[in-house]
Amino acid sequence: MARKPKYEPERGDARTRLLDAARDIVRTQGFAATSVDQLCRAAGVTKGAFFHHFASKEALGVAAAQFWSETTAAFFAGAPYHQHEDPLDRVLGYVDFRRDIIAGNLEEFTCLVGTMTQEAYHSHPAIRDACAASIFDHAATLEPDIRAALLQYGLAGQIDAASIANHTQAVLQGAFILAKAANDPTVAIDSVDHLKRYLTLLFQSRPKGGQHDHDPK
Amino acid sequence: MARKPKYEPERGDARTRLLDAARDIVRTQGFAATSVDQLCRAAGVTKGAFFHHFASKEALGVAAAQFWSETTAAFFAGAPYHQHEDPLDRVLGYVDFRRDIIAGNLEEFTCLVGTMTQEAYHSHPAIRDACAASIFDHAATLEPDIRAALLQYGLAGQIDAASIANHTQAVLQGAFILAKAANDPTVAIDSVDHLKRYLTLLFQSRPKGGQHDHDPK
DNA sequence: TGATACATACCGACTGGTTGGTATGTTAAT
DNA sequence: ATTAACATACCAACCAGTCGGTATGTATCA
Repeated sequence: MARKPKYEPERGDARTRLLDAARDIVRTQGFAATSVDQLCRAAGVTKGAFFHHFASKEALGVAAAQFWSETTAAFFAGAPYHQHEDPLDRVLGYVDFRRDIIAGNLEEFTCLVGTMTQEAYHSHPAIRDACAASIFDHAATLEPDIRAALLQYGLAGQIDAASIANHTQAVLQGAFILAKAANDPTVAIDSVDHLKRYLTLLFQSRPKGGQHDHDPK
Repeated sequence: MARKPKYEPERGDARTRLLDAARDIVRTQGFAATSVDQLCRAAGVTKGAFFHHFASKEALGVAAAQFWSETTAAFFAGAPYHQHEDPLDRVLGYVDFRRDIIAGNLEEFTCLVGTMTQEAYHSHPAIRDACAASIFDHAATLEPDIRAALLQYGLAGQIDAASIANHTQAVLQGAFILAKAANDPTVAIDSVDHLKRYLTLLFQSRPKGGQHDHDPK
């Protein structure tokens, strides 16, 4: 006679379920407006489970930012823009990719850590730092391609690759804010278009194959 | 015999004091994390005064966004960049001006309505709309100069002035987020520099004095 | 093999404090 | 005398966090 297990959802996934719920709810309501009870309800677990996995609500915020870092890193690592041979094509391909995923509901394509940063930067330094790591580590993944393109176009001495990488994230974060304010993704797409035009103009302004140390073949 | 007045702060300014407090506190903590009691304490008034002037906390959020619109509109109206004769100089002067006021503490130069938008866009449509009006009305003040510059450089048919105006706001909002995450205004300044370079490149790409209908003199 | 010991995962009632909001009283200007 | 502009007292709902307890997995040793 088969014994019915008491825990319907597989035991051991309460933490992940809470982090999934946090991603969805915090993106629509914000961190402060999201209660622990609400997260537990959405995750189908109890408060006991919550505080078993997270020492405090703030600790969940930190974990949610780290969870976001991990999942988005995997998502972008598998994106197609890496396959271009030319570095500039990879950079522009990234911008195109970001443009293409701006679709559907606001809470589906906007950024969790961008939202949390605004609420936590002063009151919850631990969350802020986790959000900063998520943003700037992602920006850092763009740096090699940007640096290679700058070198190829003879701009390496004048423009900082890291600064451009950060700027792409600033444009995206700002685009999300405008989209939320207007309640319309279109304005965000427009800004990403401007970002692409900036990069295009920037690399157009110098002839291709400028001074570069490494000569291919 | 002089009677000591019971109301030390001049009677009649409780509303303004609450809006000042909201501007300062919401910018550092966010809207949801700011309680009515905290606002009353900071403003030196009681809850009775609060709910006399505002029907709800949400109503205060709307009023704070409108208050922000009014004060910033006056601030930018008096800024020096309007005095340039050339439209493009006025546009670039605006960007320089925005760059120059990024200094000091984060809560002093970042944007109230950008912060509130993220928290309110889904849960408080009234606040979201007030924030949207603040952002896009400010962007609209840049449109005439941008439009004139586009016309002067023969770009009027290809690029939308309103879209560029909105993009400047997106860059600024995103720059603020990065500055908060990094806890350092420098990254924001870097992004504004990229914005200026974008506009410079954009208007460099076409010869000055392109087709324009209105002939001076 | 199975009993003991312990760790991990989770439950749900409970608590002290805080929340937004209300009801009513008081002051002062018109 | 009326009304706007406050203050005071209060409330029900909700908040993050605690706690005693249960179910399940695992390591150890006889």
